[in-house]
Amino acid sequence: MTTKKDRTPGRPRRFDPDQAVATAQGLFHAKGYDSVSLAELTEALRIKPPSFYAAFGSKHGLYARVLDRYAETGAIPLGDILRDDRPVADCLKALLEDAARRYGADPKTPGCLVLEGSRANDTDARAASSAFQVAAEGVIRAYVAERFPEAADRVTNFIGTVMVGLSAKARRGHDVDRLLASARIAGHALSQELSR
Amino acid sequence: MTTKKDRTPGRPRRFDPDQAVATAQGLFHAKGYDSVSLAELTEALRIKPPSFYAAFGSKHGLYARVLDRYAETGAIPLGDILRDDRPVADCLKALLEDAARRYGADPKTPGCLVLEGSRANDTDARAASSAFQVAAEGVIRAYVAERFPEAADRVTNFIGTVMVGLSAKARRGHDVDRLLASARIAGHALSQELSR
DNA sequence: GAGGTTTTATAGTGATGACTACAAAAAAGG
DNA sequence: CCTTTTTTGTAGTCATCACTATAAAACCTC
Repeated sequence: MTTKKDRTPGRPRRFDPDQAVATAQGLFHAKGYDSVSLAELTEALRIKPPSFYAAFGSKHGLYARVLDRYAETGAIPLGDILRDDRPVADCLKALLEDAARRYGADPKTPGCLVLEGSRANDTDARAASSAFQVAAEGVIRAYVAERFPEAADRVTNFIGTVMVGLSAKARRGHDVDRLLASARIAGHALSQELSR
Repeated sequence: MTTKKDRTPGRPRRFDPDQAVATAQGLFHAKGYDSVSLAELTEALRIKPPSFYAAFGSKHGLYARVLDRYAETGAIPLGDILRDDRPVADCLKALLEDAARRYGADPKTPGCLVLEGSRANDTDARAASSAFQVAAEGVIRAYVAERFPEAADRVTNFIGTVMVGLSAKARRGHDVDRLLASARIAGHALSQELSR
């Protein structure tokens, strides 16, 4: 049903904006927001700057769409991992291990797009990425707080710290095995922290 | 003895290069290599670009001197912390806690200059910083390997992961208390990992 | 004070960053 | 066919980046 052949007046687009967002996601994930230039983007998308700006408004506009797409397709499915019918510590360990696997899965796009974007030099890109990061940490904190309200803050901070570290190490070329080993060691600490 | 009044021919310098390196260290640490422009540097140092290039050769040249200075004045004193007369796990915990305290000590210069520099967009700055990071991890690995050869690699990777995470969280504005809390949770995992 | 040496300030360089004015091209409706 | 609407490609804009050519200024030795 969602074919692009609607009956709209005007010259038709010669490219698919959704496909362009997917391509841009690969670039931003591989090189980071700052290191992807507009010239590089327009070349990869096979379009000229005016077409780019007509479709996305700005580099930030495209990045915002990339973040949305990442949240749907590439990010960690927190809702599936943080389960109410299993021990909290087990789920948090699963979270860290999922992160390790995801961050090291594709050497072309290592780490987490959101966490790395939160450290961009560009102020707007950093703010946009940080919003997703804050939201994710909020979900984790709420999940822990349900059964361990006293420990929720420090456990969430610890998880966030380890995940940022895993993403950074993935970017330095660490493979899944090494990331998983660190994730599991961190997991041991969680058992201890959440055992009354 | 090291006054700057040597009997050398030529017009005398109107600024102290060592003091300039110290000032630049503050700037690089506060904003990151990429975000400090030459215009900003020359303004902060109260010198013009030609004086800058005569003294340091390039922005990279100054950054190299800043890294050397940081290793001497601001970095974690690994030699003092990793002691042979105390349990390895205790010393590694002390290392993480020292990192937490250092990274959060001054809100103007949060995190670790070396670890953050290793994630710069500029290739040369990244390489120069990474050399220090690799060297530091080598010291840690050798220290652990002396008494726990089998665990040295994964423990060192874990420590490195947590330290990068602590530095990143410091940059996001986390205070010393929160950093210390995460460092201590990580420390629990180390006890477990190094208890035969 | 003349000649040699080094640092200084003025005023640039070329490359690259994100972004845009403009008019031709390609579709629809009348 | 003519008008309207939207996208396209050409060819720029201006700001900022790290860096530099040049010559005057400030010190030394002789």
